[in-house]
Amino acid sequence: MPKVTEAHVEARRLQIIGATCVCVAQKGFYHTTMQDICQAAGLSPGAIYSYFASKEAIIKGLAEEGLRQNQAIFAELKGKGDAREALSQFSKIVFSCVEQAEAEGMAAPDMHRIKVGLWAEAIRNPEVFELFQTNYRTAIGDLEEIVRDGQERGQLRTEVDAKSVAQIFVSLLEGFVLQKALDPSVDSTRYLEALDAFLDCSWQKG
Amino acid sequence: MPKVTEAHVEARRLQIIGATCVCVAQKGFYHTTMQDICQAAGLSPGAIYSYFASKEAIIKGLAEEGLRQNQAIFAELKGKGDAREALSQFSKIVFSCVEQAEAEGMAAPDMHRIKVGLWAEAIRNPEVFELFQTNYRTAIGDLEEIVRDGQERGQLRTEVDAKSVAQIFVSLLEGFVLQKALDPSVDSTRYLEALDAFLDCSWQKG
DNA sequence: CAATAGAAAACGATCGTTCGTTTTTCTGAC
DNA sequence: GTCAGAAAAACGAACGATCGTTTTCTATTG
Repeated sequence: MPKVTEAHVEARRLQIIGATCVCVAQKGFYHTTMQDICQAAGLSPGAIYSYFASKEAIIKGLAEEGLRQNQAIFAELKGKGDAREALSQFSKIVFSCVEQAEAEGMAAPDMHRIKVGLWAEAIRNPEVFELFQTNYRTAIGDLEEIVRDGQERGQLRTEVDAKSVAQIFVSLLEGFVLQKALDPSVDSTRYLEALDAFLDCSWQKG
Repeated sequence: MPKVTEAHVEARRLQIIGATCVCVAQKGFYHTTMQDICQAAGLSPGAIYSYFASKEAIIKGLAEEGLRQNQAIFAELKGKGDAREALSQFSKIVFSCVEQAEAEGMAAPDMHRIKVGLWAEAIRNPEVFELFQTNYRTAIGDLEEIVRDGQERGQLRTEVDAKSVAQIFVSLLEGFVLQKALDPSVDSTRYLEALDAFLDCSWQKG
């Protein structure tokens, strides 16, 4: 088996990360053992350790993968020219993200539970912490830019400064994730519709 | 040392929980060992195990203590007769909660980090999960009641139903906690001022 | 003296990780 | 086309460390 393609390595890494996701959603990082991951991935410990240096490296890889998807969402949001349009579509993007996860065979609540677990991991693991910190800062920076544009063009209210609006934005997104994780009976569609209407009330000028 | 008062037992329990808070804020639940807790509390393993049956029992006790404080906040909020007043004071209550924690010698960011850790713990530990679930539901129920009153009295907009507004409320609160935990450089005062102004725009009728 | 809180050493279990072995796959000579 | 042979990937038993917990012993109080 000499010469393995780089694509194969990446596929294996994603396979391991995917298996870890399944375990973590059920048991959290603490209680998922390497054996759990091995079993879920259908690989032996030795195999896994040739793709990741340690359990923490897998967690970091999982975080990176999640943040990559997150950045893609914000890039899409930034692409919109019209600020008002971009912001009002915020909730729809969140929703499509959930749908996408479901389409990939991962239950949506699972995604939320994993995300909450990653937040907690970021608290202790400096590498994951930095990952999240830079991710948040760029995300808020992107949103801030959109909001400022909208304010300067007279599309959005100016009572609240752009950066704070961006932070509130993020709160509304992550708050939903948390609520859905801690209470799966929360109605996603209803929440997001309400969020949309709420944002209309808050931002549209006049 | 026979016959210890019940107050003494409760004091010891709080001492252990307090020590656990210090450790958990730094290392998360996973990586704080019983030895860490012993050292922080100045107690031996045997002593701790005569107040808590297990490490998980300590975590559950910590969660209960945190939620108790949370419920006190919402009770205070519910006490306000005027809905508009109650809601506009929302941010101030959050802020006073942070100040109170600092007054008790606990750094405010620590409180946020612990809370994030508890969210993750709730994902896996059924007892903690139920604790959070019932807490969230009653909190949202309380808020919903306040909002509905305000809407019926014509004080608040009716574009969004009361329950959804309550959920959005909670998102704004917990979203702040998360952002502060993942990025301590976030300006609490500025965020909460902005939140106040934002809520004014969103809810006040007319 | 009796009783119990607390200390401290030690235990069993388990976890992440390693490493020697086996299996698989590609290469190249015939 | 076939078949050794090499090289890498995967396996899986085993290891060392560590953690939560227990148990035994000590000190102190009424």
